[in-house]
Amino acid sequence: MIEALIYGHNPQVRVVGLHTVADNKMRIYVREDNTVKNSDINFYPFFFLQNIQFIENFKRKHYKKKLEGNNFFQYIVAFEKWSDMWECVHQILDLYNKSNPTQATSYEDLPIIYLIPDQQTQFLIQTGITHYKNMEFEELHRLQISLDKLITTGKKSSDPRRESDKITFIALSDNKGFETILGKKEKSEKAILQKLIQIINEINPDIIEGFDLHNDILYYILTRCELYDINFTIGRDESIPKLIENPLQIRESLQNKKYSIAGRNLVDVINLLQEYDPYKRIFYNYDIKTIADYFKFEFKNNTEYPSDPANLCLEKNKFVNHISNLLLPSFIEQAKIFPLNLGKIIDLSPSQKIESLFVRRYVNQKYSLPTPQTPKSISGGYTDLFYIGVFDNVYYIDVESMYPTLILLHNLGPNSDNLNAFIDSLRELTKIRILKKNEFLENKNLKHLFYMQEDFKVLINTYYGYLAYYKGLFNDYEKASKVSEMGQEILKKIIYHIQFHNGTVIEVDTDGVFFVPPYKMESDDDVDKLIKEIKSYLPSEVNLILSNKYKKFLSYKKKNYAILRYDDKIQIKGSALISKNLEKFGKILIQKCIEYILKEEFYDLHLFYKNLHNNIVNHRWNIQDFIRVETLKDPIYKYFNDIQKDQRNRNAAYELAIKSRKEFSVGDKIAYYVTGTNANVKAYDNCKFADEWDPNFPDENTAYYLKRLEEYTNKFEIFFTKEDFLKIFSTTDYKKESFKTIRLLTTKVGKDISSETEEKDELEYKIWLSED
DNA sequence: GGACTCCGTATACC
DNA sequence: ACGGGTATACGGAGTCC
Repeated sequence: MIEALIYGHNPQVRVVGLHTVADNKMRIYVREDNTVKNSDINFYPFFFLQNIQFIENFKRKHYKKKLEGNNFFQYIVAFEKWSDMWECVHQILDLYNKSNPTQATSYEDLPIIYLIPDQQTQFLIQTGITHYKNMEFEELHRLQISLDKLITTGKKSSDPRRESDKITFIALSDNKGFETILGKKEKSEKAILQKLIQIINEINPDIIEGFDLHNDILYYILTRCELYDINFTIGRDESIPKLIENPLQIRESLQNKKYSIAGRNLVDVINLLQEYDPYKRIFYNYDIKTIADYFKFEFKNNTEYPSDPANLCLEKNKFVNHISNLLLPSFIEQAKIFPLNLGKIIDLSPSQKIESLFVRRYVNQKYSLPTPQTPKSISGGYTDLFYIGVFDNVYYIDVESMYPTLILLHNLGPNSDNLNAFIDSLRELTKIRILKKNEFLENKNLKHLFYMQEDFKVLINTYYGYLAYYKGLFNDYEKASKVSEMGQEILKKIIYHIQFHNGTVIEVDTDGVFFVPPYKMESDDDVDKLIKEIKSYLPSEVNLILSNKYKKFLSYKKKNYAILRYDDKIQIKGSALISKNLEKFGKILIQKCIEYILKEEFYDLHLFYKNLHNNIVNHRWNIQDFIRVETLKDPIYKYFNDIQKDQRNRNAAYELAIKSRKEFSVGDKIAYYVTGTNANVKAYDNCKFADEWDPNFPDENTAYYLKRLEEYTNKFEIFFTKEDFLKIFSTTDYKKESFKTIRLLTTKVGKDISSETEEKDELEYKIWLSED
């Protein structure tokens, strides 16, 4: 039962691919060592329906089933053919529009229907089949592909639509040691492409991998194939890749193409990296070198031909394989669970993934499905700041997976979930996560297990967000509020107990506390005892742990702080301190301020400031130091309309885009700087594109940038006495010795919880600290 | 011309 | 084209004195 909830109710193992063969048939490919066999399985396209009257007059063959329970969608309707299903939808649409003032234009507007628009997902939900069951990652046959292309002289990049551009080499490799470079023997681009088709079919991979696979590699190959009238038949049914009509738009870039290949799955390493959430900043531009460094991959130059493009191409494949070995196993593991193909496992949000589990169970149990509650805002986590300043010997303790723990502890699943899919699956996914985490802890060389348990952690944490997800079928705002309220109570209890023991709580956020232990309790052992003491007042399921200990902690504002670790590395958190929109000079200035303050090197800070100030005044800097880069989030016409209707302020990036009369679209980045002479100019009226700046005739607004400089340094005013602050951030020369007396200030900003809380009877404290 | 508030947008934390 | 709330920063517009 639980097994079926998590892994699906179908015993079929080792499925490595799917495609439809007819309106009601799905072909599945099953790998047995080196061979792949296929078989066809019927399926019946379906949707959920609220009221059966809507299909009373539908003529084509269909099956309807009254479902158990009292949830909103009372019926499931199934069809022989995909096309019949859509015909029925259109009939319902017409009927609905006749009796309803608000006109629906597609099934998505029909509140009385719940329909999954994707055949493979429907098939997997209905049959209970999932991919890759009983398979190890290594058993999958994965092919990597990279291109080397010719660029017409004078052009920025290669364009497959330009006839003078072309593919020069294609590197192919797989996870079983195969390696080849097409274009060495092949004399023409056409020959390369033909050979490519032949090899892919011979290898018959389950997965094709590449860096920028969809928008670059496949798009390029397909465009060139068109030129030569070649059919790029690499599907398992000898079909060509299909462009998916409505690919999920992934964050920043909106013109994403997405292909599918019959019977195989495609893995674009860029998508794997996008999913890799916490470190997104590092891969901001998906610069391949940055990523390689981060994942410790070294591009090897062929010693004979250091910059041989063919060899570089092969190296790129190795890079793809390297990233894939680290990040893909997590998604393969998830594909064993969720009724979704690999592409969807990678692209869909965690909320949509966990919902697919619930829906599968409800379909399987023939149980009525709820509809989302009307959106309502709920309370969130508790955040507070008690001190501003710099502190030594700071500990961070936090509750591991607090929200999921509370959900399980108090059974806070959705009210509508009569089959208990929410709680049951959360419990099981938690078990899987712990299992993977322990496996990793046993052998830390198995890095892929680290990423895997991180991804499962994200899935588990999603359960809370899902309760308040406005599109979640099983959302339950009341339960979501309950969870966060209980979380607040737990955090406040922790704070209370630290303060009660005269510890200094500096700042808290949701489930974690930064604090300085009480005087004379500063050893790790003592802190462990303190944690144990606090734990005795919390439910035993709530796992409060000592996460970290820091040499120094700079507290600035809520959610904004910096830490100095014991290895002397600095980490900065919070948009007020590290926002990526700042000019480069500002970013570096803030970093230096934090570094020098944490290390108490005030004279060096003074020198740094003086030097920077000087450089600005004398234009001794580069355009890169002071440009701002903004991404156009809205189409120009929308911006323009909003301005006309007074619904939005003017913005320099958009104004420049309009003034230039060039084509700009959503996702484009605009780099600009501010001109003029007055520090208070309106940026949108006084700006130029970055490439208009001429170092020989610098026309940036020095007064404006000096004002910016002042704004940045003012952030640090609160850490010093007035005199000290003015001395450090001045252009006057001072003697080094005079900085030795400077002391950092701390400011108390929040009231202790213990002083606010009235004495509670339960709070009787035993003295646990030994006398010595 | 400040000081102040309000608003929309952007970014970050957990 | 979509998990949530809590938070800060910034630019600009409007208001008051």
